[in-house]
Amino acid sequence: MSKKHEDSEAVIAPKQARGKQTRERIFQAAREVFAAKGYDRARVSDITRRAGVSKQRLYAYFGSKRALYREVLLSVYADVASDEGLSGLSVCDLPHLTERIVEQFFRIHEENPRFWRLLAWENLHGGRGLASADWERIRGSYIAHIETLYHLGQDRGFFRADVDFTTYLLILFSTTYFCFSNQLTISHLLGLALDQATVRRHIEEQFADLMYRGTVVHPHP
Amino acid sequence: MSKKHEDSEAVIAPKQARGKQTRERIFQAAREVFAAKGYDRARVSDITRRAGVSKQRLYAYFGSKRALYREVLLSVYADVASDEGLSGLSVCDLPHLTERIVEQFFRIHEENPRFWRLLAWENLHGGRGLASADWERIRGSYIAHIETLYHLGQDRGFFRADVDFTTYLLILFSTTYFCFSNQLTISHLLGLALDQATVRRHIEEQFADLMYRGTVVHPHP
Amino acid sequence: MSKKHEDSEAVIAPKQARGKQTRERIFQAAREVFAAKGYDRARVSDITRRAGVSKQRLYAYFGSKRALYREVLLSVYADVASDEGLSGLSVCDLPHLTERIVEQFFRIHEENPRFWRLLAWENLHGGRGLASADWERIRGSYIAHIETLYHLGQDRGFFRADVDFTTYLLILFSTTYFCFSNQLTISHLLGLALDQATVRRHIEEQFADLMYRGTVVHPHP
Amino acid sequence: MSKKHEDSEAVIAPKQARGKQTRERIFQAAREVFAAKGYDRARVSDITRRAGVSKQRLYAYFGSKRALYREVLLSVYADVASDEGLSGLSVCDLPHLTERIVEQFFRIHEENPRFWRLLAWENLHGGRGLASADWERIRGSYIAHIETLYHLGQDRGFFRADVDFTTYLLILFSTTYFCFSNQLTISHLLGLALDQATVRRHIEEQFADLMYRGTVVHPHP
DNA sequence: GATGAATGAGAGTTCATTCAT
DNA sequence: GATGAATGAACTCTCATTCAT
Repeated sequence: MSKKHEDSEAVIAPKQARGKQTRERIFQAAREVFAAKGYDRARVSDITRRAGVSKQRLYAYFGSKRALYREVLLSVYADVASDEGLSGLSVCDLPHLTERIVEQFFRIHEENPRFWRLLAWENLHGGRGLASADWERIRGSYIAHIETLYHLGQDRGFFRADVDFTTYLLILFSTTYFCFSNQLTISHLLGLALDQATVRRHIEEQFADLMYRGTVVHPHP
Repeated sequence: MSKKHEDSEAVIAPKQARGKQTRERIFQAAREVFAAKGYDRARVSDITRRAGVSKQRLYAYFGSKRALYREVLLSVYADVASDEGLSGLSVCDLPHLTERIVEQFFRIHEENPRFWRLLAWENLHGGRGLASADWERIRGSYIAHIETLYHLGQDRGFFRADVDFTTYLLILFSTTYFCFSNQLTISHLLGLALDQATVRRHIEEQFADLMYRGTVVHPHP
Repeated sequence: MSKKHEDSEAVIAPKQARGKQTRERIFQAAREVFAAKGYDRARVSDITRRAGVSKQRLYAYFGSKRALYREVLLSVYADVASDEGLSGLSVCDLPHLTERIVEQFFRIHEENPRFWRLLAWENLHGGRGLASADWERIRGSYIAHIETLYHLGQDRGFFRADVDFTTYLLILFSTTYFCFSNQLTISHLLGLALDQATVRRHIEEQFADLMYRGTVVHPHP
Repeated sequence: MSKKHEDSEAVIAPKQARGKQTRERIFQAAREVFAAKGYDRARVSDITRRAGVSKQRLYAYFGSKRALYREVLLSVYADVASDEGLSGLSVCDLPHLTERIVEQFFRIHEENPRFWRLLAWENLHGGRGLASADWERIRGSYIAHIETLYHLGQDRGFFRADVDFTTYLLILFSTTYFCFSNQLTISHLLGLALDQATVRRHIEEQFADLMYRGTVVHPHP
């Protein structure tokens, strides 16, 4: 990383069980702390204290605060990207695809409460956390799968041909994300208690329906 | 953060013309710097250097970095809340209300590029930036106005009666917001260049249309 | 220096008398500490404590430990390079030039006890302290002057034509330098108390004489 | 430096063959690393990595970084002190003694490139590296031998009676030492590439000649 | 009203050294 | 005999903030 000392102590991988445990404890603590405070406000000592180890262990196993952050980001993204609920969708789901996806997205956010936070921090900071090679690894999996289904749906007349897949996905992404990321401001502005699951369920249903039928009263406009 | 002297030197308001100018210069610099870097990465010296004044002026007029940030937040919110494009919508717009609102939301984000950042920041920090009295002042104006229009629209058959206004607005909020707040991650994941206005125009049209008609091909409604 | 923060606080020059004094105090302290301990063992806090200021002042005025070291090096070299005893030598001194130079070199080392130490540290560390532009500025002055005299001396028959100036100067450099730089080891190996001025005076005379006439008993070899 | 447990675990000598090998590998690695980087920049982990052993072995066999350094120092000195080229000089060499010694000194420095570094380091640190008992062991051998030869040379008219042996030796020491110790600064100041053997050969010849005949043209001795 | 000078607390990081196996 | 795991103290450097003029 830095070239001050040509052969400074490199990042090492733990070889014994005890070391692996320690590394994992640091990693879990980092997930919590980074999600809670973001990169800048997270203190290395916050992480090590929570993990119950000395700072040096963090540096031995991860090299730097930044590198640790990168690893945390990758892992959280990977958790989401490898979600089986999404890759499990099939042709059978085509008639209710939107409903299913919204359902899964909501579930994913609920199960990974750190996800939106890390995304938000990353966007605020200009995305310096990941290299473009990292993005390659993350992207692929489920998005391509859904895209295939969507195009199939268009062919079979389930979806309008004039709506891009990216637009479609973008709406699903944004609405579900927003319900978590902007919970606070929304509760102030609209008085909507998005932190309660039942409220979210209601929204979820209306979302899917809106996406399906649109806002206008059919069929007479 | 540090509480050495709780109120050692109260914040003062400039009384002379020169002072008002200085205060304003600091304030404008702060808007730029906070929006560009976020609270944590913004340095007090970045702001004063950009404003061309000494740090002491900042502390004299605003008290602390945090307090200055709060003032910036309020002002950006106020700019948005008092936007005339939204409060200018009328009954005539009912047939294309969704289209108009999306249009205005996109414009507001484009004209206030700091807005989403400040919102994101606020949500990540649990909304400690503003007091609830501040929220009162912000909310009021345009939301109530749109709500009235929407209900009118429902009565007149322009909108479905079974879709809550909050859900409706939530979707419009989230999609437009997301296009800015998650530009970076989206460009990596979907390869969508949301930083270009023409791309956003395309999305905007499809959004409005989707909201209007829904995703499905309606052979028989 | 580092590009982490595009506009991090740059090195500033003190503008008021008080600031100039502080900068000077830090600088003098740095001369002492660097000479005594070398770059690596010198602690920034050693320097600031000795100067009676906070660390931040050092960074405000010099930017980094390394930059301060560089400035110290340059100043000590410059002190020596601008020595008037050497540049004051003239054609009149030609008959006893060697004697004069040795005399001046000894005096310079005595008056600048930090000189050899900094030279030694610098050589041990591979000379990373100065950029080649710095060396340009140091070299010029007195060496060129002596060289001119030497060549004049060769023309007029005071010096042998077959001895290079560089060799000549090298011997004068090395012998005088060594008496200071290796005082300690020499006192152990040869039992010579080179820390005493009278001992050095004796050596000095014999040096000049040796250089003048050589080691052999003339004229019969 | 740290004195937690004054002698918690005494230095041990390896008893098995494998242990001796390990100790030797550490020692050789230490010679390289200390010579290349100096005491301060040398990292214990540099040494153990190069030796291919764990740090604990180093501490078991040598006690501390400092103690290991001392042992390295002693060994390099011993190598030089026991040099056979010098103790092999005899009465036959008297007519060209200076030439021979200079030759040997240059060779010794070339064969022991760490020597000057260790000397320099020792002098800079006020000789805390070695105890006076250590010095006893080092000095003896070759210096006394050369001294005898020199005095014999004076008696037989090969050397001037008015030049002390210490002065004589000092010049030979210093010039040869300097060519290595100050290579870097000299190359910058005089543009002399002392790192090249051919350049050193040229200097060597002129040195010996200068010592022999002196600098002046002797029209009338 | 305005500035330059100054600082204390704390940031990330490194290193010689010891412990447990 | 040998290793990987672990640490505490110290390092260079930064930042929001206050003092003196």
